[in-house]
Amino acid sequence: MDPDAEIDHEGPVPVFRQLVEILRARIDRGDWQPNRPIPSEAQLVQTYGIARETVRKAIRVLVDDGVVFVVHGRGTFVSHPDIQGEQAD
Amino acid sequence: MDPDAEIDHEGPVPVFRQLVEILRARIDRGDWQPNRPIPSEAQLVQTYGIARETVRKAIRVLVDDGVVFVVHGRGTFVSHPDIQGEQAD
DNA sequence: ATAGATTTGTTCGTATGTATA
DNA sequence: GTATACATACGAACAAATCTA
Repeated sequence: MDPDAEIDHEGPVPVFRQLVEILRARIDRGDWQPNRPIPSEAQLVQTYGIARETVRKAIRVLVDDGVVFVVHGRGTFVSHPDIQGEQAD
Repeated sequence: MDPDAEIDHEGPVPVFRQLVEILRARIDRGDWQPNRPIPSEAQLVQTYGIARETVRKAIRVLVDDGVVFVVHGRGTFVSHPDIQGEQAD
């Protein structure tokens, strides 16, 4: 997925799925380093012109995949690479 | 109605009607006291494995019947017993 | 220690599209 | 055509945790 892709509100792919792939691609590209925060929910809302609920839905997927972790009141951070893809069975 | 009944997706009774009766039974049984919140819409969605719209439809019926009242951003609360069954004609 | 701003967490409000009976 | 049900999406209000000044 192109990390610089824009959200397509018309197509069949849900907006939150698109955001998941965009953020994943940006993390892969190194936009944000491990243990560093990605943009806040409010910033992602602005950047991509989508609703907060949709941003949070995408982040929930990335958390489940171990790509990022969230800290209440602080932000959402890129996980350590050595931990990714090791959970679940 | 059995307050511990489960939703039947096959039968002829609409899901939201079933939920109305289940919640009514649970309130009658005292699962939640007057002025105390019942589970959130999201929790009811999870507990009963149904869609949010369906939960809201059921709650709307209970509100119309004066069994519960809703506060935006806070939750849905059990009405005072002394008020129930007094409205409408 | 207080106050305010930032950020995530939780909750209800509304609307649209799709599918099914 | 109508009613039911689900998924998605955007809005709005309030709460809790964190940080800064």
